[in-house]
Amino acid sequence: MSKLVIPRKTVYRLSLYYRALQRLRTGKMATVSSAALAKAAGVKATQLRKDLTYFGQFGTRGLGYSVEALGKQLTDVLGTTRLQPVILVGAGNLGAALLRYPGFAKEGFEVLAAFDLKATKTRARELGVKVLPMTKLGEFIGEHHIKMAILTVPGVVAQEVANQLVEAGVLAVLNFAPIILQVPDNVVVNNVDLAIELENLSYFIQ
Amino acid sequence: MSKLVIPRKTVYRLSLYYRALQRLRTGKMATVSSAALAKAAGVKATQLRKDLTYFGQFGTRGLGYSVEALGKQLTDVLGTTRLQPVILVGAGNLGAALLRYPGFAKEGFEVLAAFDLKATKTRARELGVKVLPMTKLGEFIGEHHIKMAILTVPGVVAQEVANQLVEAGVLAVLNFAPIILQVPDNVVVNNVDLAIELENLSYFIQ
DNA sequence: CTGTGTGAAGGCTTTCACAGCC
DNA sequence: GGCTGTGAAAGCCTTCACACAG
Repeated sequence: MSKLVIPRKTVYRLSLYYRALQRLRTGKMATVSSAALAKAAGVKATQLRKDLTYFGQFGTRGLGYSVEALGKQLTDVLGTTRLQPVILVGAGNLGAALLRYPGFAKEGFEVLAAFDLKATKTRARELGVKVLPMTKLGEFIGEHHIKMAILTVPGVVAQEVANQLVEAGVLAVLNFAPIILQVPDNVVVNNVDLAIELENLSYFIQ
Repeated sequence: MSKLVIPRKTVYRLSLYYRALQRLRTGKMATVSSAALAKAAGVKATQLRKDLTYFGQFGTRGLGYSVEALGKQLTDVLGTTRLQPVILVGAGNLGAALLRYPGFAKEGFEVLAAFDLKATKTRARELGVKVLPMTKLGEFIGEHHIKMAILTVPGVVAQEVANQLVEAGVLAVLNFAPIILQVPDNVVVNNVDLAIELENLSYFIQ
């Protein structure tokens, strides 16, 4: 039962499976084979089956998995982790875009507020979310028990802002700044570096 | 010499090292130890040293690496892969933001044009880049020998657009749509799924 | 004594092969 | 016959331990 034994990469793929399943659900299919679901999720069938056995067995041999039941199992494992309130720090180009990006809300994350040096009402109206000055950061995190933050500030101030976030109680950071944040062990950071993704891609086309 | 033997993950980290080095270069340091550079890049020192030995040995025992020389080596390996022309398809919220994002240009990628169903001159002026209708996609790719594309269209049309890209000759796609693209073996896809990154983060804070 | 280079060991994931069930 | 569940094998990376150079 303990989540702790589920490998990191497996957890990541569980999200992929859940997504793929949702698409199938709208397609009215009652059942999926590991082969079909695996293809939709971009992995090998055996990998999917092994991943699922980390937390039980709910397939029917000869038939596949019940879309309904598997979906429920996945929400049980990932489910409690969704619907988290999140804040965004740094409402520049990228930050502003992410605020307008429907993908977060669609997957159950609500961005409660954005923080920026320039916090004006006009900006708030533009972005459709509360925009507060950086001075209110700690207070807001404490009051709303925020655990997750999206960090879209320039690289040069990222570490400093991260320190503030951690001090205020944030435990997870989705970091878009192109630097490695130094944080305590109990804080998790996922880095998204778009330039590096492009660079990496280009390497593999010779 | 052959790039082919450099592991995927190593290539990815080379970009991290290069970034970290650039920061040190502005700091006027002439030399770095593997320990210092590794910390800046968020990896273990032994890992960095092993990564570097895949394409030579240019450290000085007892001293460290020459910032200058190592930087040059890294550009030699990654360098030819930079300065690639790129197009962006889907100038919605996320796409528009990426066009304004200075990170790509800073790392040597020029976005030559954006493609969207709604291609107006006003839009082009707003975004600071040529915006063309989807009907011109294939032609443009062919004429400009484009090999890389950033895909920021809605999930439901992503596969269809990807097919067009591949057919026109694109070999690498940075995909932001939350689906797994089915492409031929000679085409590389890197997926960036922001909602999954958040979901994954939240799992690890219990 | 500091810090690199590297074979060997270790650990983690993925894949295989096939037994078992519908 | 079709498809899942899973121990065993293989593969891939990371880390260790230490020889070696400045």
